Amino acid sequence: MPRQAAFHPHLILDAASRLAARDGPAAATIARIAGELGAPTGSIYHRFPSRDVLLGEVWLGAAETFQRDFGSVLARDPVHDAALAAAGFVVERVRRRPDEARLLMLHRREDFLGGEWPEALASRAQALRRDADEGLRSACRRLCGTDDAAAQRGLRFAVVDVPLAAVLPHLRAGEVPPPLLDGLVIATARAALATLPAPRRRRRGARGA
Amino acid sequence: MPRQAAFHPHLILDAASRLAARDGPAAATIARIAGELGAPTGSIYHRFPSRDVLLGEVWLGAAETFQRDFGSVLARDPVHDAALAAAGFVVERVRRRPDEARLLMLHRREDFLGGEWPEALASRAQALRRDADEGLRSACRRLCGTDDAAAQRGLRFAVVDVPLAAVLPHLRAGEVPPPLLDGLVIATARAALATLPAPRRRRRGARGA
DNA sequence: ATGATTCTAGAATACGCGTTCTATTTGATC
DNA sequence: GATCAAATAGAACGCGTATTCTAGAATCAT
Repeated sequence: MPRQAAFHPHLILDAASRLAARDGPAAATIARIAGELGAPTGSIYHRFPSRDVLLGEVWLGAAETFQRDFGSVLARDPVHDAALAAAGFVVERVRRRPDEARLLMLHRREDFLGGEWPEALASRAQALRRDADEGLRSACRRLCGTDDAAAQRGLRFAVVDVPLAAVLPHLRAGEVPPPLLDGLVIATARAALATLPAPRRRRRGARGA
Repeated sequence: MPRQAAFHPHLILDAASRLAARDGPAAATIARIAGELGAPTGSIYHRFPSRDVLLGEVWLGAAETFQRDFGSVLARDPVHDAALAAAGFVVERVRRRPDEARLLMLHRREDFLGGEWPEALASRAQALRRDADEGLRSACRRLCGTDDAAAQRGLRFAVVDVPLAAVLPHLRAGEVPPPLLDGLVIATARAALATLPAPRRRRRGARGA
């Protein structure tokens, strides 16, 4: 092998993540990422074919990690408890990993990538979408007996939109979400779930994990 | 008077609003705004001292209009009904004025202005902030008998964050919020309000408008 | 008609960006 | 030690941006 690499892709991704989490993805320019590492701009391009791929990987990495953990909560039994736990999970996650949360919740995918997914990441992005979609559909079927659009929308509102809404102002202000929020989110999520159609009431714990 | 103006400030603001609502504030460049009007870029600078002031005025105008209407709903009596109406107002407002909604809800103030408020707009921005803050505090005192941080946070969650969360996915997709959403928002807002401290229960309609 | 004034018109400037290009250095292998 | 592939190093390029500058056109008061 010819020469040891001074700037591992991992370091570059870290620097880009840090900048994007602190000042937004637009602030993660090639020049600034390189500056953060003390590297010349050219070195970045030895590791990543373009800024789109680099920032796409930053977003995708964070999103995959979050989705894995969120999905595993939502997959639990019984599903009604799982949904409430998933809503609560979002709030707690923001406390535990504020950087990840700022990346994913304060900005949109388009802020990282401009246009379409680059070839290299397209299949990972598709798998992530499918994973998230299937996790929600599955919970929806278990909870309502159907995964029609209205039921999915309601469930998504309860487990994603509501906790997100609760957490956003604090994320923007750079604060830790206050303890008050957990009860608020659980109560509202429960109310949202109550509006969903429940097919046949099943006995509590009948299929408990 | 020397020469009639071909490009009134009003036309320029309209073009900028249209671009910002459709493609985001970053897409509202001076060149594109001028192009939309068939004007040279220089003419924009006869009306507005900088892009920051122009886009700031776009945001501020939309925000002031929204706040005026939202505030008047929240100011009604009895306050509990007013809060629920305010939550519902947000959803309906998105249907009635999708462009305004996209400006205010899909983007942040910083996406319009980069840094600080320009001198020319600072006092309007401050008045808007105070107006919004005082509207919420007032409703909070009427509802809970206190405007401490926790009560304010809960009320804000019910009347702002929850409807915003419900509406955001549809705004992003460029769809009209479905009718399903109104019930969902009212139900969850009611649940959020129920978690707030209620000082002494007052008789219904005791101070009705 | 003349002239002052305020606009349009659009080229010119300076800057930051992503990206590419041309060295130059490094270190394992022959 | 010579060789060579893979890395660093950083200047250079093309582009789009906000902004400024210079010129010309229009309109009202005189």
